[in-house]
Amino acid sequence: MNEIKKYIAEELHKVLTNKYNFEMTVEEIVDTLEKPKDDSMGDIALPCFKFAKILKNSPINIAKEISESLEIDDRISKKEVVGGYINFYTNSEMLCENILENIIHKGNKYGFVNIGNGQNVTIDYSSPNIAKPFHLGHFRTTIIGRALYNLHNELGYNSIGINHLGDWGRQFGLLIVGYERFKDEYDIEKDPLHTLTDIYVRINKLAKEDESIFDLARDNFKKLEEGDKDILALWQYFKDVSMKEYERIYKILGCKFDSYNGEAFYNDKMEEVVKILDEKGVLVESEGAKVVKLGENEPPCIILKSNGSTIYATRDLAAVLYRSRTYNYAKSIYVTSYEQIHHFKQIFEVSKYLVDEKYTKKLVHVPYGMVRLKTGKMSTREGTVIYLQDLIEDAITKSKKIIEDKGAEVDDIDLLAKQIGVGALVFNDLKHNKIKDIVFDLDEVLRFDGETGPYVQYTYVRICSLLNKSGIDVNNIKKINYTYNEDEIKLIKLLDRFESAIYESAESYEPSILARYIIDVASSFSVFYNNNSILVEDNSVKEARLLLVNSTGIVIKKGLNLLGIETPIKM
RNA sequence: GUACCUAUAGCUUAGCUGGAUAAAGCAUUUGGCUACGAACCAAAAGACCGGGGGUUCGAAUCCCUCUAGGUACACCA
Repeated sequence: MNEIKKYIAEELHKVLTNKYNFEMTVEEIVDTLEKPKDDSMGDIALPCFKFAKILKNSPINIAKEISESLEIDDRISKKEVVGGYINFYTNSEMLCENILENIIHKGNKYGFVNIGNGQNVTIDYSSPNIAKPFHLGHFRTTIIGRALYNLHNELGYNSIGINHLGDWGRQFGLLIVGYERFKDEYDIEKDPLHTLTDIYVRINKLAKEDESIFDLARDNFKKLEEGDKDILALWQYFKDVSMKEYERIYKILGCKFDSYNGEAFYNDKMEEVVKILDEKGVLVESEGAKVVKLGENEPPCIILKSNGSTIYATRDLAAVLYRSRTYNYAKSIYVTSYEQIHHFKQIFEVSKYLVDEKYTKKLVHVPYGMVRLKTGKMSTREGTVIYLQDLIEDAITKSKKIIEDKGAEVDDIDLLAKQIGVGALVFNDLKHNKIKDIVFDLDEVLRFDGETGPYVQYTYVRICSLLNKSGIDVNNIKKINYTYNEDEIKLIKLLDRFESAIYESAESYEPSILARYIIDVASSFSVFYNNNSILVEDNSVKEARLLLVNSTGIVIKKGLNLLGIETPIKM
């Protein structure tokens, strides 16, 4: 479609230049061309309103004049002036054939566009704080981050997933105090993360009454920083049991990371940051702390606290420095909730003193909305936190029940229940604009009808079933003469937009664009499927339609996989 | 107090680089399985696009302002 658009723009360019002496580049005309609201109004439209003022004529007359002077070949079957628009109807027979041939030819490579040339893109996502269980809040960064990871690979970049673990900070000092005091009262191995959280909450409460506990905690963290063997071993233990739990969840979700370098990793790399900032003369003292001043009325970015120790901003700056050197990134993406917008604004600002402009320009913060409950914010203290493992279990249980009710015959019902249940959760999260807050509603999340993950998976299953029952190897179908009908043309044109859906989704860091596109494809396929029989038709019709079915399958499978959703072939 | 984000049908949302009649899903009412999988499809009904100004031939979309909700703003991460 893009080629045709360009062709029309070129022809329009000739008319505009020769007839009106109107200065407008071909690219500008391409941008002006739009898609009509309704398919019945053609495929490409030129609104003529903006010419009206300059040419001192009515848009309708201009549209007529341009249209009459325009000479176009048989790639366009019809052109029509409606209101102030010229509507172009593409020769759908030619177009459809080209689109389907392209998809079948590329197979599961369809959708790949090499923009990145193998350059590295780092994506910092998930990044839980160890010794705490995964809850709903971590789900979004994990799912959005993973989608961006896949999308950038699809654009020819080399994605590097970084799990910037929250494995450092004075809370570990406090946790160690609690652990040593209470460990005998718990069976930690049974459920390490919840137990450690309990211990942490308990010691925290106690510390508020007894100042000396904070002193012990500070002491522990100091020892940790200095590499005290016993303390370090405890910290490592917390980290190990945490990682074991996280890996279990990541495995269910299908997430992988290329690096787990978290905050602790930067422990010995912050000195250099301080040194560079100091040498550049931007590190100044303020209220006892060492800070970098930003704007006039902006609060400064704290680099060293008044007691001389580092802070999370220091670690994030060390990470920018490290990543620019290690990965020479073309983009460096951070996926966190919008609570951290201000923080990253500061980090990006200060990093100008640390790394070359080509790196600071490519720092991207991707903020997303928060998950809240109907009753308000999640709170550990009030016991209103929803843990991811519970939610996943609910989703799997429910999908298993539905599978059983429907009497599906599948080999591994547990695997299928996982694919569908988790797919529903992930899709539900990704189909909305990421910036909006989500009010968590278990019934809504576990809905399987309408615009949901299971709906799209179900569409894919029907496609597989058709291809399977046809007994024809689709790859052996030769070119066929067939005139596609309305349902088919609509679907084919939609399939043609796959690459641009991927591109827009990645470039705007908005997986929902791809998610909504996949819904459109599935919905359009369902209409076609309901209105047209396939397997009982004569060979030529059957083969033509199977080509379309197969192409749709390629797009849906690839699309869902990019979002991190599995595609079962039976359900 | 300052800055940023959000507001579209009963509910959940899409559309936001301005363009033709504001588009879906859920819920409601109705129709379609002796056709390839009904987790589907079709139809009906449902919207002063938060309020008010402005810019424009044209505004859900851009600007101003007000309202409501959220978030952040110095040693937590």
